[in-house]
Amino acid sequence: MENCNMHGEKMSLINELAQGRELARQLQIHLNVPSSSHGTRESLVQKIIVSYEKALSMLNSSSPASGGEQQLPTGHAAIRMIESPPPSLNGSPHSEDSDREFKDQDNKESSRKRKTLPRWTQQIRVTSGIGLEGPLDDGFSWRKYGQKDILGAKYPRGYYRCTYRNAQCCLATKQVQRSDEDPTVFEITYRGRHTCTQASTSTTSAHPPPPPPPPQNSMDIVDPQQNQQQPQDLLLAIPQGLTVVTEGLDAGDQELFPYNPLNHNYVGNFSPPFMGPATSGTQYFSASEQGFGGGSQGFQGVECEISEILSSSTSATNSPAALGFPFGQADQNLYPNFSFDGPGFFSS
DNA sequence: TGAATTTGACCAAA
DNA sequence: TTTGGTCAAATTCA
Repeated sequence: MENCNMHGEKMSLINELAQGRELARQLQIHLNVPSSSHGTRESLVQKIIVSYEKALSMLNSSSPASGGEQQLPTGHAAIRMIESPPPSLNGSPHSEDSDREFKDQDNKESSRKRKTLPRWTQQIRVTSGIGLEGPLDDGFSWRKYGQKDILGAKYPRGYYRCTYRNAQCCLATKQVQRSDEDPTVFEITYRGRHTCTQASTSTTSAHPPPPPPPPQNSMDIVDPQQNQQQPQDLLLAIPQGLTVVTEGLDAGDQELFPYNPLNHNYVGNFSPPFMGPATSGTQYFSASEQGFGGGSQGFQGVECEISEILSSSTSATNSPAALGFPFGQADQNLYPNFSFDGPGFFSS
């Protein structure tokens, strides 16, 4: 857990700074777009300020004379995270998330706090009835820790976290919810990034640690083979030949971070959501087995190094594009979290 | 018998 | 006050 803590501090700070940079870039983009509203620009400026203030306060509180705890490395155990700024400040969800998360760890007692980690959502449509036998494996081991009825939703939402959460301090979690409108569509929201090694190793040597999937992309996996199966079954049966449709995700986030340069760096050609008009974004990727397995090593390497940062920083912003995910190229890594694991989710 | 899931309760955010 | 997210005891599964 120490790792987590130290990680947390560092990450928080990095996240804030990264976010600030990101916001500045966004602002830059907006400045070049005549159509961009004043309000939007102003909002960005505000966010930038808030972001930097947070970063500064982190530095002040952790590095000071106190001597010791550097927010950075090494660890010590729990250094208390700085309190997150008042929510009112708009804080970017994103940074708050990370902070919170780590804070939770520090004060484990407060683990029940609602987290808002970086997250990205994928919508998956399962139309086929493929092998029900095996749940689609995204390369990670997930453990269901809860299920809840969501207001306004017909179906309950399932909560999963990495099996290695404790063992490796992997904070990745995901939520799976079936669409009310279209039962064949499942919305999977991932949070945090996998930091565990076992997961990737165990499942597939080929699956490297996953970078957070492209945030804001929603995907539909459609099995060519049609099918009338029950959604639940479908879930379990997500096929190997998949067609993934990505669409813009969180509207809110998108607005703010329609485009995330960071991602670009890693993913060369993922098309950012903002490229298209609002709806534009739907993209179809072919995700066959191979697809997932592929591998962009280069990307992966980089990814590994920054993944953490990205996960938190981008996620918060959710700039999904960011990690772009090269689905097409198929990199499991890139798209690791793609699974429902689960028998548990709908089964009961 | 150990691991995973279920489910009601708790708690913090909104 | 409501709602979403997490915990943890009980239960089920392998």
